[in-house]
Amino acid sequence: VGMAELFTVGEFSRLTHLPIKTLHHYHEAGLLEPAMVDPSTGYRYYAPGQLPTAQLVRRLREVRMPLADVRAVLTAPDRAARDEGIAAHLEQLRRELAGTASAVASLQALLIGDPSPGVVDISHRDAPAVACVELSGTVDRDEIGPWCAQAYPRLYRAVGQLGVAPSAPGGALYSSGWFEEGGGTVLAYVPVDLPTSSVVPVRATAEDRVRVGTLPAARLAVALHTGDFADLDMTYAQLGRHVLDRGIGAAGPLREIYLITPDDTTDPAAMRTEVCWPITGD
Amino acid sequence: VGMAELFTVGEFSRLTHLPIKTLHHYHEAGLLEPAMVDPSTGYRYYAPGQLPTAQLVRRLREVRMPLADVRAVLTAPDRAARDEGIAAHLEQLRRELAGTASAVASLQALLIGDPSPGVVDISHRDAPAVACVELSGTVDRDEIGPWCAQAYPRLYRAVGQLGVAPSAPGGALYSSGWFEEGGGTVLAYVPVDLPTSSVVPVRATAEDRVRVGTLPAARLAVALHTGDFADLDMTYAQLGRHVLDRGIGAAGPLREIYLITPDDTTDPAAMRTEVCWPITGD
DNA sequence: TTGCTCCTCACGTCACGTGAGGTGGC
DNA sequence: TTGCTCCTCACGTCACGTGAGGTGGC
Repeated sequence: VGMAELFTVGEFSRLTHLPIKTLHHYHEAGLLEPAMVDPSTGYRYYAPGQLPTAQLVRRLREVRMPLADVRAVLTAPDRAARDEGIAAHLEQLRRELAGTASAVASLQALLIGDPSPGVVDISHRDAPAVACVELSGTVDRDEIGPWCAQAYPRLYRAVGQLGVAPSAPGGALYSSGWFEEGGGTVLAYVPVDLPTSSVVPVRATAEDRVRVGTLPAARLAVALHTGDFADLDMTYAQLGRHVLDRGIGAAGPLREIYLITPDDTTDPAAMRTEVCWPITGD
Repeated sequence: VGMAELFTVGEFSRLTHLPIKTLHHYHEAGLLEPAMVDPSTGYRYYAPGQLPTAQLVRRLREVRMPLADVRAVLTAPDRAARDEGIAAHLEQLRRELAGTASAVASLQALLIGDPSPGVVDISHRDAPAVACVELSGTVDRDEIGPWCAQAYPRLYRAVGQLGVAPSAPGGALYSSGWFEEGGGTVLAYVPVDLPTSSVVPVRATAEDRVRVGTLPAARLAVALHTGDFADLDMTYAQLGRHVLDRGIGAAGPLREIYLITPDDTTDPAAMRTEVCWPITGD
């Protein structure tokens, strides 16, 4: 079992195109441990059989998979589990790239100066309490897209199972503090036509379970946002200024109502979202 | 000048969708400083006029522009300079996404198990010293693509100006240590037909200047790589094993020769690169 | 002896995020 | 007085990168 069978870090680095410092890091992180470490010198030696693993790690890192996930892939019990972990990450990457694409579009619109950045009409209205199916979760800012993508299908399926029809477009409540802290609790809901008497009592704050509940009444300042979600901040800025200038802001969650979503159209410009800011009772 | 004109961090956060902690960070980094800071409480207050700036910053960060570059955009002397900074970043982003796309393809090929990962033919040959135009630089691993993209056009232009023709395909020398340290000095070259006597003496190691020089002779083990650059490590692994197994490795830079490049074909599978490992004189 | 490759620490970087402990106005 | 929003500091995170100081075999 001569040294000819093993590679030094420098050799392994040239063979895999992974920098030595990165190999050190992967060793320390338990991701890619040398086949042998000389106990007296501390020299790392890698086996030829580790080359495919190193190549896989390099490719997974190139698509920005976190080290913890890479480790999970490497220690997957079987090939199916491994491929599933990779597929899940590629799906997330796909969404990330879609997000980048719309951010680029948004940036270019901001620069080219979308003729007039569109002054938004703002109206006030009283939203009554309404029965709904709802789903709440603790969600980070950058995971809100995927979270909604799984939440609304579940909600609409639940509506179907209740044997009723949605009574209005779906929406979501963003806990006050959601934007300030870059995430927090979100409540996605779909209003349904149920007499209030038949409403099942709200089961505490069970996360990740669809439940029947009552959307609280609120007085709201409402702006209609036209276009991609990436530009929602433009509408929030106008709506928020309107409310703050008049000193009519009230406590409570911000609310969005999804009138025309990516499920309804492939053209971002056709999307419509109502943005609602809680205000005092006038 | 009442408070009605200014926003607290919390308000500004909701208006811009930038988390408070991020606003703190941008303040500290001098990127987006509050219009006013209450000297007694330390409270930050933002002016309505800062909303467009904040929106721009948010969009630039969404496309992963480094904070230093964002700062440069914000302090650009005029609109042209600003737009140029943004355009440069978008171009870099485009290349990054292209890289990700080819990394995904490479990963999938690795998994689906590209029937046989192609055993590569390896030959030995003596490469004689040859006159060339050359350009050296200190380049990081992840900047090698863009660096080459500007290097070779300059080299071929220089060849034209010398009134000669390239005598062989262009290539590059990667200083020993380049892969081990994740970057270092690279020398891109294009061989030319000049009698050795007419060769202008090499002007030291002037970086970033095209110069006439002599490519050193070397004995090389050579493997022909077929396909995308993203898969070069597969060929390096086979070539390196061949050399290390036989104990014939010699000191000196690794060499790549670009036979068919993205400039010659749009099909990655048609690309051809010779990978050369220095070996002893047999 | 000189170079070369390897080693270990400790600290730096980038862009924030977390959390403790405390203040100030309604 | 209770909540709420705001503050500062110090430290954590992620995936390495930098650099000092030192070892070991040809």
